Amino acid sequence: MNNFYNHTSTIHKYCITQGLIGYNLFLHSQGMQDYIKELNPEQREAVLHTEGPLMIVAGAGSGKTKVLTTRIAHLMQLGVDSFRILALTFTNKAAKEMKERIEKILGNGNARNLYIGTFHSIFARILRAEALNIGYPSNFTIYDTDDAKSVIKSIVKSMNLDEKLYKPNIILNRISAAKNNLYTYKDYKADFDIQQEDTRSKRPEIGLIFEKYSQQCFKNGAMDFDDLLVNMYLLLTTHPESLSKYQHKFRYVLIDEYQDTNTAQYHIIKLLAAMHENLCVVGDDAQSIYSFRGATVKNIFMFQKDYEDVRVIKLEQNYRSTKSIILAANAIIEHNEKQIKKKLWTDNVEGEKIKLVCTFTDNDEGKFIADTIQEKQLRDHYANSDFAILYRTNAQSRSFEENLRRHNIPYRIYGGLSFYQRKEIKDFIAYLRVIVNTQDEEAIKRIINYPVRGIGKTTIQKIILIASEQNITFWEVISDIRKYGFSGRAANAIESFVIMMRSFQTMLEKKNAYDVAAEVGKASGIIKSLRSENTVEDLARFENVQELLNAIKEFTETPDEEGELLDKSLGSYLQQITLLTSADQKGEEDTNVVTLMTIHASKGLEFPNVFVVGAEENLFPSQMSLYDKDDLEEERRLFYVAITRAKANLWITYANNRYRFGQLVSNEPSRFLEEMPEEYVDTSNARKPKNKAFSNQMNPVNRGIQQKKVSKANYNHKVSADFKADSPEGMTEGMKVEHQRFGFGEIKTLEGPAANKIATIEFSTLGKKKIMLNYAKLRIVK
DNA sequence: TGCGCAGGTGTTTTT
DNA sequence: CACCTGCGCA
Repeated sequence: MNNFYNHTSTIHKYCITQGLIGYNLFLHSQGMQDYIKELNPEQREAVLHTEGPLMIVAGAGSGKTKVLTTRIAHLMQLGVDSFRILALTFTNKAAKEMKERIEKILGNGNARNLYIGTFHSIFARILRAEALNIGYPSNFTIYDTDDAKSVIKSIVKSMNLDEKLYKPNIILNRISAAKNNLYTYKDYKADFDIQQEDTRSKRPEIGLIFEKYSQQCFKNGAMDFDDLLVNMYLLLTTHPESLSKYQHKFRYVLIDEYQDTNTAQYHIIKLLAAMHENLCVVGDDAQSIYSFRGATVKNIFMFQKDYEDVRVIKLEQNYRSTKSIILAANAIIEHNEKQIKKKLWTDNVEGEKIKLVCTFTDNDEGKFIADTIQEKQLRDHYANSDFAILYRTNAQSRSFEENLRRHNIPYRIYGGLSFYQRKEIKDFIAYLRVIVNTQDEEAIKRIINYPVRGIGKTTIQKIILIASEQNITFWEVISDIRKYGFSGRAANAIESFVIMMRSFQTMLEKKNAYDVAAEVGKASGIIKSLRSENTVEDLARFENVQELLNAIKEFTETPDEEGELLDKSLGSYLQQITLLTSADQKGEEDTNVVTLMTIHASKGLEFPNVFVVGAEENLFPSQMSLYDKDDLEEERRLFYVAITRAKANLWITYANNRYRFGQLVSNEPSRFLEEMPEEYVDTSNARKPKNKAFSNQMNPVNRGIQQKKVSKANYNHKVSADFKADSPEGMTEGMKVEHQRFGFGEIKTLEGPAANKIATIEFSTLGKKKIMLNYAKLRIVK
C-alpha cells in the first residue's frame, strides 16, 4: 500500500468526522487544545516535544500513561498518519488501555491503525510478513515456555544426558539469557566464561543442547518468545531493505517501561528509530523489576549517552497516593545506590499511616486480611474491587483464597495458568497448530495419540528417529508411513490420522476457522471423549473446550473494519493467543471482586486499599536475592512498586511462622520494614522491627523447628490488677476472656481434643486470633 | 498400553 | 504441601 495515499485519506476522514472547524482550530489556534490544558507543565512539555530523542522519567503514579496517550493523540492531531506511529509495551493490557485512551481523546476511529502492542506481538506481526526473508513459514508457530521445555527435554533424552542434571528449566533459562543478549549458540559455545560456568555446574553440554534446540525449532517452523526478538534483530541486520522499510515507516517510536527492556530490545529499538530519531522512551528506574528475564536498568541510565540532544523530562508529581505513602516510598528507595535522582511529591492529603501488622502464621495473615476487608467495607463502604492483595510469589495465594472464600468475599487471582495454558486447551489447539503448520512436531506429538488411537510411544520414537536420520520432518514421515517400513495396526492408525488432518487442511481453504475447529472437535473424538467422563474436572474441561470454540467463533465473526490491519487467518489467531497472558482474560475487569496478584503483575495498577503481604526475610526479599547487591536492590524496587500501588490505605503484613515445602518455618520481618520512617507507620499491631530478641514461650509450635529468631507481638495491653489465669476446662464458646497481652475478647469457637483445645478468640483491638488454651494465660471475665 | 501409586523434588518474579 | 515422574502391575 502506498503511504501517501493512506496519509491523505486519514486526514480526509478526520475532516469528515470532526468537521473542518476542529481541524482548522488546531492549525490556527492561539490557545491550546483541551487535552493539553489538562496537563501539568512537565507533562505538557513531554507531549509537545515531538521531534528528536526524548526520555521521560516518570515516577509512580505521575500520569505516565496519560502523557503517552496524549502525546500520540497530539501527533495525530498534527496530521501524522497513524500507520507511522509505533508504540511498544510489555503487556497486552497496557497496549489495549493506551489504544482506548487515545481513541477517547480523538473521538474518531483513527487509533485503530496505530502500531501499539507488546514487543512480542508487534514483532510477531512483522515477522509474519517478512518470514520468508529469514527462512520461516509465515504461519510459524510460537512456542510458549511449556513447548520449549518439552523440546529441550526430548533433546536431553536423545543425547543420553543425565536428566537430573540437565533440567529443562535450567537449560531454557540459560538459553533464554543468551538470546536476550543476542548470543547465538555459536557465540554461546565460543564464550569462555559461559563455558566455564557450565563446566563448573557439571553441564558442559548446554551449548550443544542450545544448538540442537535452535535447529529443532527452525525445523519445526517455530519460534519461542525470545526468538521473536532475536529474529526481529536478525531480519533488520541481515536484510537492509527490510530495515529501511520499517525505519521509513515508523516516523515516531515510543517505548513504554523502558527500564524493563533487555539488550535485544535495546538494539532493535535503536535500529528502528535510527532514521528519524523521534524516539520517546518512558520509564522509571525505580520500578525496574524484570532483570531475571534479561532486562537491564543500564538501558535507561545510558539513554542520554546514546543520543545527542536528548531531552530529559522528569515527572515527579504523584497523583495517586497519600503523602504518608509517597514519603515512605521515597525513604525506602533512597536505600538503593543506583538510581536517577528524583523525588516524588504529592498534593494529596497526608492520609492514614501505613499499617504494619504481624500475625502468628500465614493462615492468620489470610484471616486478618479477610476480616479487615469486611470491616473496612462495613465502615467505609468500599467495593470489593477497591482491595488488592499483593504477594511476592504465586504460592502465597492459598491462605488468602481460603479465608476470602470462608468470608464469602469474591476474589479473582491474576496470573497462574492462563486459559490457553490449560492442558485440554493446549491439546485442542495443537490440532489447529498442525493444520496450519505441519512442521510443528511438538504439536503433532501432542495429538497423534490423543484421543487414544493406538499409536504408542515406541512407534513415535521410531518416527522421530527416522525423521532425524533422513533429515525430514515428522509429518513427512507419517504422511508416507508405509514407505518407512511401518505396517499393521500402527500404520493403519497413522494413515487415518493423516487423512483426517489433511481433510481439516482442505476445509480450512474453504471454510472459516470456527467451522474447522468445530469439525476438529467432532472428528477427532475430543468432544466425545470429554463428554463420556463424569468427574467435575472433566465437565470443566468440556466446558473449557466449548469456551475455546466460542472464542474462535468470536474471532471469525468479528468483521474486518475498514482500514483495520487485522489478520483474520487462523495462523495469526494462533500466534496471538500464545502471546496472551492470564492478565488479558476478557470481560472480568469491571466485576466487583478483590484482586489477588503478584507484585510483578501489579505494576501500573492502583487500588484504594492495598495489602502487601509476606514481608519477611527469605520471602521478601527473596532468599535468592540475599547475596547479591544488585538483586537485593531489585527486591527493594519491587517493594517500592508494591507500596506505590496504594491510593489511600496500605497494610503491610508479615507472619512469624509460615508453611513452606510443607514445613513450618519462622522468618524475621523484612529488612525493608525498618527502612520506613516511623512517622508514617502505625506499628500498634506489629512488633517493632527493631526489637529483635523476644522469648518464644507463646509459640510452642516453633520449638524444635529450624529456628531463626522468633518473636511475639509487641502488644500494649495493660493487664487488669486482678488478673489470674483460669484453667482451660471451664472455658466455653461465647465466653468473654482477658488475655495477658492481647486484651479482652470473646471466644468464638473451640476446636481440637480436650487436652489441647484451640480457641478462636475475637479480641476487641486485634480481631480474631487462634489461641492454644494450654499455653495461653486467659482470665474468664464472664 | 494404560492406569495407579510411591517417592522425590521444588518456589521467585513472566512476555 | 502439591505436583510431577517413573515404575510396577494388570
